[in-house]
Amino acid sequence: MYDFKSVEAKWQDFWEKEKIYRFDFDSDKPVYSIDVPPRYASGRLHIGHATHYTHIDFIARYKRMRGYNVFYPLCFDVNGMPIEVNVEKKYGIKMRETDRHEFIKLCEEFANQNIGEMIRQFKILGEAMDPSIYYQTDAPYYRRITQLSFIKMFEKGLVYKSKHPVNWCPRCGTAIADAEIEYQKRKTYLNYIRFSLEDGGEIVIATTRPELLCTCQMIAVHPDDERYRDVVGKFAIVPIYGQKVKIVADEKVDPQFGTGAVMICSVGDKDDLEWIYKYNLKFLEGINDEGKMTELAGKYAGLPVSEARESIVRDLEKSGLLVKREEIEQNVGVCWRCHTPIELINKEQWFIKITALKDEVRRTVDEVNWYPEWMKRRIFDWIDSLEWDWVVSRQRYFATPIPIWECKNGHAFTPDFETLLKMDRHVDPTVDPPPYDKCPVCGEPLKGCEDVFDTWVDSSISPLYNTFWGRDEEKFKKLYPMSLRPQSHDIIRTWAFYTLLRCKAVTGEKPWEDIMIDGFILAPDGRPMHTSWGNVVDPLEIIDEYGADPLRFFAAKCTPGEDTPFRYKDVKRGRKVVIKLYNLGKFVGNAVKERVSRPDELKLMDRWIISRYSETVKKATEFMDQYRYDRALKEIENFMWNVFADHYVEMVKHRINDASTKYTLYTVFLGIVKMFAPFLPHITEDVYQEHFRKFEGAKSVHITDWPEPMFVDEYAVSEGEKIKEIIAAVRRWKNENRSRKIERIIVDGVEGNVEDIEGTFGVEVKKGIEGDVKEIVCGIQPNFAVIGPKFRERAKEIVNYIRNAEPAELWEKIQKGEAEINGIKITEDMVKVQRTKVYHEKEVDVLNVGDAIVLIL
RNA sequence: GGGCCCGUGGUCUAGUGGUUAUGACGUCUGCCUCACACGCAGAAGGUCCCCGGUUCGAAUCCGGGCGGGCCCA
Repeated sequence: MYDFKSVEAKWQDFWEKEKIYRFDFDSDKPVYSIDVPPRYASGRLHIGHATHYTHIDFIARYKRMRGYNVFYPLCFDVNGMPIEVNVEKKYGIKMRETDRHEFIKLCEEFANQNIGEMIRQFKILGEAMDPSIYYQTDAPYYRRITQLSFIKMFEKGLVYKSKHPVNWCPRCGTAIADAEIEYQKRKTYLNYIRFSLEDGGEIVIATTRPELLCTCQMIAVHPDDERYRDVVGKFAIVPIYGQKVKIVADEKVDPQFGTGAVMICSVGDKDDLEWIYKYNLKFLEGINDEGKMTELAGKYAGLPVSEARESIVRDLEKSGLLVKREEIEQNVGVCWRCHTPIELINKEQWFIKITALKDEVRRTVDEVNWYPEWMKRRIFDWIDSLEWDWVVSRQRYFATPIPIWECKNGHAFTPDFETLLKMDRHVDPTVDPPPYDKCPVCGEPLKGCEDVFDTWVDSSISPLYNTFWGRDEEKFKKLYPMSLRPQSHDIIRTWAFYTLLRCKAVTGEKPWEDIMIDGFILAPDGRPMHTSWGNVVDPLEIIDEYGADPLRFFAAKCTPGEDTPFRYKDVKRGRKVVIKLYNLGKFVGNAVKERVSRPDELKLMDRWIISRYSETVKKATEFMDQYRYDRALKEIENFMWNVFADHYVEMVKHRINDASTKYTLYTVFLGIVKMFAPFLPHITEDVYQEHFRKFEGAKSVHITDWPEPMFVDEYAVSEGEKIKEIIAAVRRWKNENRSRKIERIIVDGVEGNVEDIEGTFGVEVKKGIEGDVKEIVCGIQPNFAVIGPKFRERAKEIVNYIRNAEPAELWEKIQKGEAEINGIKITEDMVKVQRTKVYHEKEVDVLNVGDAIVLIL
């Protein structure tokens, strides 16, 4: 019995000890390099990670077997807020109240503990990453490359500092990128507020943000809105604050929403921002960076937004200015990390010009092969929708410092590219001295930047880090662009986009040849996994119960790019496949105990299975080259089980000592094991070590070559298929007639050698029936593929005629050339004929197998 | 509201302009056949979401609708 626990652990240790997975810098083999997603070091792997890395692993192992020198780094992403938040929680401290560098140290420690555990988990999943090309994004050697690549862009004038509205998380106290905003449906109130008009009368506006009345600068209505025809151009008085604001007509107003009159503030949301630019309004800051009202809010100054809102509504109500409140559902932009609603705040931030690079990135996208192809649409849509530049500064601690020093007049300097290149670490402007004693422009002292980079700035240079950009020109030339970026679809607009942008800007070339986009793993119920829904699947529990190979089998059943619910039945099926391979190994090992060589003549059924095998190898290879591991596995699995095991093995058991049999069993099964190796690395290694290594030599199946098709013998395929079917039919017959004994079999319509029929059933088989046999046509069907294109709209009458005719009669007419309908002659190629043969002796059983006939006596 | 993806037997799923739709799980029936009962051989089970259109022919292509998911506003 196959004991997966001990076997999997045994080979995992073996691979590690023997250093099976190594990139060889000195090799002449073609390089296949993978820009592996550095795993975020916040905790253990979940089933989505496990599946996603397994998909990458299929490709890495396959390419290795195809003769590539595979660059498949083990790597971790360590920077950023989630780790900061975890550290705050773990030690009960607050980042801003802790010494910067002490806090960073705690973050590093926390991350490194997690990394140890995650490496162990990659190992028990059977992932073949190469620990000799390891990196983590918080290491000084990595941060230095982040900074160097930033300096390159700085030098090109692609970096600027500006006061500009940014998405701001008041809780985290930092700017965040558009891509970091999540949208949540929340209940809120739509408040109807009465504004009096300057020259009498009133207008009721509807707003979800009454606390922003203090920054209200305008009221807008739709130009076609009859209700407001008379007030456009007039002025209204803002309640409480008393400022006079103009009423304008604007197409963007939705007359259906609220009263059809809205107030324009600075800055409630992006729409407000548009209007501010359009009407040239001022940036009034009603909310500060802690999420509290500013002095502009008068008596509400200092209150958090939500409290100010309630308070102002009460006051409006008291003074009769609140008409009503309606509960509505609203999509609120919240911080992806802490789910606090984000505010737009005008702040000094560092930006990278991305809007200026849109066209260039677009072209670069097109130079990369996208798998699946349609994912390209998503990045194009994203690029087209970009309106703002990329805010790269974050007011946090645990990330790469922005390598900039500034004087009070705003002259900014980075270290010299060449100087930083010679260092073995990054620079930290909060510690390191400035690159110049004083500002080279105005002579003022220089102060180091305290902001750090958005973590996408780190991760979007992974191809530059991996390929030794800036450090080793020769290696860079060999490795850049990388062969493959594997990643999931949720971060197309971030990781894929920023990487394309940065790498293109820095090197002038695309970062990779191919990109493979993966889907998500959903819970078994088809919904996303949530701890609170209780539908989370833990990969470690699956491995414990079924083993890593069956989990990997599930992974292989996912259609690339599609979201896939986790399916226990695929894991269970995987376990069966593993056991099937183990048992086939026992059978083949038992049959082949000595080295085999190819005999001069291969028997018919051996040529048949080798032909079928060759077809399988060809298809599987093509699918793997298209990153369709799911379809490749399907081919391999079907061949292994439904062709090789169920038919071939059964029909050669009687000639197990034959040289042709041994050679074929050995060769085909070895090929099967090799093709399964990327998917099921443990069982295939076990079978290989047990039954093949002594003959093959290579110390692991994972460093052997992927099989090549051998030959396809058309005659063997057609005759072999017939014989296979006959044997299957007789086996079926035996199953249903257990008490009967077969004495003799007569077959007709078979050309090939029938020795395997004889051998399988241990009886004499005679070819050809003498005497009373009659062939009859028992069915005749129209062949649409011929009739359709030839007769077009007249096809229907022909089809009807053929269908309604008596088969045997029609066939006779066709033979004589007499079959016709409405002047159209029906020929042989227009029909598909089913024949049967009838044997007139009653005491024998007759089986019809395709065109062949089998008599059992 | 926009883009993309999906909608196939009880469940999940592959695929596809040629009419007889793949496989798994589950169910049922035989069989412990000398690699495997985690097996072998069978069986039942489907308006391929709906409505139009293109076509000789659509589950497949096009349009619209409905439902679900992801991403974005």
